[in-house]
Amino acid sequence: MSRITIHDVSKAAGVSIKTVSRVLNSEPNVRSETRARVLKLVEELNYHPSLSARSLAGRSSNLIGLIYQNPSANYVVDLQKGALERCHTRGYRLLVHPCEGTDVSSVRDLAGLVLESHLDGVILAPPLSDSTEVLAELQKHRIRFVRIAPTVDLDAYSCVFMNDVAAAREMTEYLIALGHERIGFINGPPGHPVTEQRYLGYTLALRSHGLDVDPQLVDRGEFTFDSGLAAARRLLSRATRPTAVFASNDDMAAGTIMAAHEMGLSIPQRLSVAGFDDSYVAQVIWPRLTTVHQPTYEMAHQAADMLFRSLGDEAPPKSVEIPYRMVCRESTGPRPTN
Amino acid sequence: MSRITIHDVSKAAGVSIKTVSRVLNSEPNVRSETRARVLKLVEELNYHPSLSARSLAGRSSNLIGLIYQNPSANYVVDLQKGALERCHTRGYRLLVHPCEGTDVSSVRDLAGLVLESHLDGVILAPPLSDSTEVLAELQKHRIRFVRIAPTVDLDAYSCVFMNDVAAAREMTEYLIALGHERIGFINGPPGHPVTEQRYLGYTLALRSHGLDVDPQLVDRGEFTFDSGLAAARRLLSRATRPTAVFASNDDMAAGTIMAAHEMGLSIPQRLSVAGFDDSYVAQVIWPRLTTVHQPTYEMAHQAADMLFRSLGDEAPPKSVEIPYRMVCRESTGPRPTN
DNA sequence: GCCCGCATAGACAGCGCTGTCAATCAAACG
DNA sequence: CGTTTGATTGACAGCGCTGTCTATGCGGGC
Repeated sequence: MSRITIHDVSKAAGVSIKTVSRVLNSEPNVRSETRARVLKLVEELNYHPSLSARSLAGRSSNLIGLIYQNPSANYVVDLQKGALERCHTRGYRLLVHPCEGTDVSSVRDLAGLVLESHLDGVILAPPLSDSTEVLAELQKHRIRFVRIAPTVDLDAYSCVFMNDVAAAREMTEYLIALGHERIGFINGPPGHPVTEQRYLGYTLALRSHGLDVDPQLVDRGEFTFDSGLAAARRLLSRATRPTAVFASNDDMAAGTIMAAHEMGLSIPQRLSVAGFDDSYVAQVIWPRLTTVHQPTYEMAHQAADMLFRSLGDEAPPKSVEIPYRMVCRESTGPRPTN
Repeated sequence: MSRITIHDVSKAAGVSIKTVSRVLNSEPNVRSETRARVLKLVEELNYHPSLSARSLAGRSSNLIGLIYQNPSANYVVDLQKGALERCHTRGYRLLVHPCEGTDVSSVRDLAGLVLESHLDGVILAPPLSDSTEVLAELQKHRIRFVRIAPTVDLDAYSCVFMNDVAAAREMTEYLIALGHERIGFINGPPGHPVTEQRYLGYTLALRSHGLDVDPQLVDRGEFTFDSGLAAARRLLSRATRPTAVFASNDDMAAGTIMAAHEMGLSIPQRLSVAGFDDSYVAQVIWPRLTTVHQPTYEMAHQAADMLFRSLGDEAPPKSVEIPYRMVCRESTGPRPTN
């Protein structure tokens, strides 16, 4: 059973291969009755055009890449789901490419992917969306891309983002409204796009409510559970222990909850904990985590959509903001009255 | 800056394109000095052969597919990591394909992928590795595949697996050794390959220690957190409440821990909980979960390896067993003495 | 009746490689 | 010295499509 090609379809339909090609690509100037006949044969013969041949002969490969460098499985999977869903409806395939970093060999790797696979475009997830090396490499090869949650050169290229500053601020204000005044913060790693933004939101909220930013209440992790656990242990052992901790992502918030359990601090009675992302872990730990829902799926979906639009003739909107959503669960409560 | 092709390299090296092709594909009969010259030019010109052209002209596309249908993000990511790592060293690209199910349209989708993309082979993750529809479709198109954790036709095709029965049995025996006699079990969905196996391990352990399998102590979920939570609520509300619950995956075990928290049952003092998989969630919930480490990464890695070997001339081993590992943490303890 | 314009369709080159087969050359053999 | 052999290399077709150019048919305006 050898492969069915466009020739088989054209012979069966009694037309030239070019006409079959026109039908497949929804090009104009085909009589509707011819079109119907071809489509019928395509169906009957179970014909699937070869992507290799298409990308070799034409301008498009119907392949896009999703480039990420992220330790959080749930984030990556949400990203993939969003992009895949959109790819599916548009007839594209998705090549996933976890990028080690922004060192020379990783960037070369990325270039290799782009060159070998004829990618039509790529979606860049943070923190790669801010990497000048990666951006330069993509531009060198004239590859279209859409960035997710970038923080630099916002206007230069298409991107999808959410307002991390406002979200972090709103969460902090929520904690303040609960009566908390000593609110700890676990920051992300320096250099990561969202790190500064979430911290900024935290400080803005404090200041606008007349509270000082106490360096003793701020620690730092790497957006991982273990680093959050370590940071929380330090934070909660300080003389002036916070009554609430806002961790700048859910994994670190989960670490904070673990630290509190270890120290016998009941949540939320003696310590409130808030996270950021609304990842899977937020819903399965006890108590369930108050957090900010980051619309990862929607962002990837939108990013893919913008990419496809820019691959067509439409000029896509330069940037799209996706709304976040506060999710209040049981890990936060009023300030303990001691 | 247009694309560098094999012609550019051949001109620069003063050889024919065929010789460049030979060098790139490590074919014999090229003088080592010619080979060196070509390789030097490839490097200098930053030449990357077009995968489309290769797959169109040759027998191989250097593309393999990873087909899964799994709700658990961590499982999927581990699978991808394992497969990607191996692909990388072998110069292959990975197309990920989440398959909705085994209905007609999903199978057509899969066939479309295979036909359009010229996949050299695919890796099938459970529960698809047991789907006769999927297997038939792949065979129809003569696609090589390696199955992960199949339970049927083990000898018919290459596969990678772990001993779920032994693992479930060992975990149950561990609970028995802790003194538990009323050990609840949360089963997976019927039809999923591992469901029967883990349940079998559970019953074997009970029987071999003179304990009855009490249907009142067995409930069922869908391998998701919510379904595990629901099952645990039912299980823990029964008149003869178990002193330990063995959930057949970690997500459902996390649900069980949540249910225990809801009911004020302290773990492991009044209830022991064990899971299966050692997924991310097992390490971040409180108390941390006693579970069986499923070597997902290694299985995917091995599966990719076997696939590549079977694409070459080597006859790969029919099936490979990867060892599991018990991971004892704080969610299990001695039977409460009441 | 003639020409133009548009809708429809086909012929054909060629995308960048690999597979096949033929050509060349040096060493080895009788 | 002619001939065979094996190593090395190249010429060329063709994989399955798309892009470009050309051909044909048909209706309308003069």
